[in-house]
Amino acid sequence: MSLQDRSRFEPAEVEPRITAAWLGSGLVHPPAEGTAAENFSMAIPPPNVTGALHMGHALNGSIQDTLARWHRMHGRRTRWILGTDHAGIATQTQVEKLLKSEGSGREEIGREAFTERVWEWRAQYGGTIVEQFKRLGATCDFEAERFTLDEGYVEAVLTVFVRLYEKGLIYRDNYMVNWDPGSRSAISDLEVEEREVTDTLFAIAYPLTDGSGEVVVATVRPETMLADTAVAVNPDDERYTHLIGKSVTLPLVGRELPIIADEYVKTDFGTGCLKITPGHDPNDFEIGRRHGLDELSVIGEDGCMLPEAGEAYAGLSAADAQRKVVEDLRALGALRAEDPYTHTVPFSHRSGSRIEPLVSLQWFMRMDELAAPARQVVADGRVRIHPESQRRRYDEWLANIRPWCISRQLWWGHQIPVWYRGTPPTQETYVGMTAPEGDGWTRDPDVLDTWFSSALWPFATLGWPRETPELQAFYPTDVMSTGRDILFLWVARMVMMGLEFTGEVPFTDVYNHSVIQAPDGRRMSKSLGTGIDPLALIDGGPRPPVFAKRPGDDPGEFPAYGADAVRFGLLAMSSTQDVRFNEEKIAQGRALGNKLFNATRFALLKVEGIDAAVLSGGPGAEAARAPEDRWILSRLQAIKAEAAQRIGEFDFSKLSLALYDFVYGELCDWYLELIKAREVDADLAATLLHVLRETIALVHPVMPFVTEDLWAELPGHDGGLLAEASLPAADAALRDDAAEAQVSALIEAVTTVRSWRGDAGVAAGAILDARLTGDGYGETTALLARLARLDLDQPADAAGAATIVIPGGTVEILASGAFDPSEAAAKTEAQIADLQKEIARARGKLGNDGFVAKAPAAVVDAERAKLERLEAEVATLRAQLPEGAA
RNA sequence: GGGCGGUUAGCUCAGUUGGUCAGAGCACCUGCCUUACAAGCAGGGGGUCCACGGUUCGAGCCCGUGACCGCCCA
Repeated sequence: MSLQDRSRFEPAEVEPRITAAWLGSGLVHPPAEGTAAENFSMAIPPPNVTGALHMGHALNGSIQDTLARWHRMHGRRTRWILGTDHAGIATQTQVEKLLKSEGSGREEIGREAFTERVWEWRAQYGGTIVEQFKRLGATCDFEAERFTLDEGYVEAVLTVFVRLYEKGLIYRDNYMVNWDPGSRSAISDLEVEEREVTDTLFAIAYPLTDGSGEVVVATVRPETMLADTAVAVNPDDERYTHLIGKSVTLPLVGRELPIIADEYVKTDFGTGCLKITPGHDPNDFEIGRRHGLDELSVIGEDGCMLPEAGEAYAGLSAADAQRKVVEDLRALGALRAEDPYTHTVPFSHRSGSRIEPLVSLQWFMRMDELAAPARQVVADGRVRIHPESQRRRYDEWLANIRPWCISRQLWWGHQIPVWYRGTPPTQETYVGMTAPEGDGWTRDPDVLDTWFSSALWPFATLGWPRETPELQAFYPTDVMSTGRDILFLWVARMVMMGLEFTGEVPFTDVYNHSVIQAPDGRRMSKSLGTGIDPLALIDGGPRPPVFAKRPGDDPGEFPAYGADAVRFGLLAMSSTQDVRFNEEKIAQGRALGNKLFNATRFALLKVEGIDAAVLSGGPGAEAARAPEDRWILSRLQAIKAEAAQRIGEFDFSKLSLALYDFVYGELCDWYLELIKAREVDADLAATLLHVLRETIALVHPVMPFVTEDLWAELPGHDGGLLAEASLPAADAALRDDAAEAQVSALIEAVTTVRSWRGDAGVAAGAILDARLTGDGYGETTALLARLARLDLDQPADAAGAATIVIPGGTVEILASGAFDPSEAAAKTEAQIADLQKEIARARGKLGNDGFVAKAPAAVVDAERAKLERLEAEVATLRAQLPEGAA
């Protein structure tokens, strides 16, 4: 349909066609040529293969695509590396659920069949999010999608494991891990969520072995006492110093426990005596290692008590064991108090189960050696973190880094490349890329933490460890854009691995984008009902309940805003680290798209009949430019420069709002209105089309669909895609301060007269007889007359009835029935009152000796000039009022 | 407990190095189908810039203390 047959931009009609054009053009998959320094590349934080597009993806996708398109349009070969993450636990959980619904389970079908099923599941559902990115207009490299378990990637992961093992950084050890009884696996610290829980704090008396008394310890987990191996007090706690080195007898068990001193113990918590259970508490574990204590285990991986807990408790769940221990202690008379106690407790982010800290045999990776260079590259600026305030978080995390437990008791993932033969005392271990020769070898059943493989993302996706052309052309990448929550989880580990294995930083800029909260300020989450589906914004759909004005009200439906509007809105919203979702910003984006659409319609109507070659040859001849032409060309350079600056600063909010302000506040509200009555010659037409073309190109990275659609309608269009076009940088030669001043004054004059008309009761369409006095309006008088609806062609001696002060002069309105003199006088009086206030303020300042003496001379002079101007203005306004007024 | 961000108009947010910075969008009121756009145009009302104290000739902005909201870490 032709542009002129439509009066609004309809995204749903246009988006599929344009998406197909982009993806069919090959622009997302540039050849692997040139150097990484010349090219622009960026790896997507690989979305979870089980995932669906949420607000965070939509925002980050908008950011990355804006960057990709911007750099592509500025002549850089641009590759936005796409792929998904195999997401060990999340995916395995999905498939286990599926099996359960079929009355089966992973144990029943065995590892091989299970893995098979996960691959099938992935083939069926794993592409969802990638397809959804297309809806956003994202120009990721859909032609070279990667997966963290595909063949080349496995090679990279195994290579890294083997090399780190050989270097001694990867080792196997008994260590305290976050055991998730729900998924029956160790999970990382970062997959643990702290929740506030009210438990009971039990006070238990432990008698001193020598019979000289007792100590009372406080605990929320009395059942773990069965694994106690010490009691600790603070060395500075005078109440207990005399006990250090003595021992207590553990009730119910009878074991003798030493009383030790450790700084960790807080003197003001509970009784100041702490029972130490190295096998079941992470802090106690650390204390235990410091003091060489035994690490006893009484709770197993299934969350039930082990035989080591004693006959009375073995086999009970931890909760049942707790009840029985408390009962038995009470019977013994050892229970001194039970009080409700609210504290934070770790839960698995994966399964929701309460974490059971356990000591278990796991694979670990020593991080301190890798952390030091990763800190260094940020410290010396080789990797820049935006906003800079996040640098400290990064550094502190790395400074306090601890060994990373990299093994997971799962079936879905990179199986650890370690084989064993024989039994422990004489067990042989083989570590290598492939199974060892000989019989009797068994492979370690565990898989690697998913983040182990994701940490290699920026280079493993480009073919590492092979020296591929892709690696040559696109590594190191330029930008990593992520949410703050994975600055450690991911970004820091990528930096470490990148430096270790490629010798280079994996990217030069890390951008931490905003977190968009629900409209009520809570976190956006599916389970809270506060999540917003980006596709519901694009296509229209029910609003989540959180949008209801009052609970229970019908929140209605989102209109189909289209992808451009969603992109614009999300970018515009994301100003600080946490922002509330703001539907108005999406609507603002839709309005902007529609505005551009109609501005283009208008421009094309104006230039009808002008030769296409003229219209695509840049602005009209300099000599033929009217002030408003020089003004808009100058303003266009300003917005181009600002956009480049904002991109460089990663300030996408200011970028998008600045584009809005230019299109609305300068191009459409003023330039198009200013030229409306002009006869269109070749020069004007060329200038108009030039400005329009560059504006469309400038907005393209943020709003690709509408701009691509309009681009194809511009005269002289050669059939090429805007996405592949180039946008020249701002041209300083087109900046024109004089024209800017001239047109600013005109705009202010028009606005002032319009405001006066409103207050003086002038009918909207009425043309007022008026006389213009003032400097600088020579070329713009006719424009002022037209836009302010004045007839300025009046005899010089006609009597003025009202005076409007405009920059550099006045507009005198002649007497007529078109305005109400009393309303006009009231307006004038109100103006005078306002001016008097400002005059008083200026006089106050200038009357202050301190100000005159200490403020810079320029500021004082400006204040004097302002005062003079205000006084002159008041005098002018007063002159028109009846005697005695104001 | 530590770190970070926030508190400015009814709502969501801008306000660079302290001096025409009190702004925008939406909402609201008034008037307009003015030869692109009613998802539009023109105009208008509306704010003790969280509180207190300090620095300064001058503070929304700098410093201190406190309150509240959110996120992260322990």
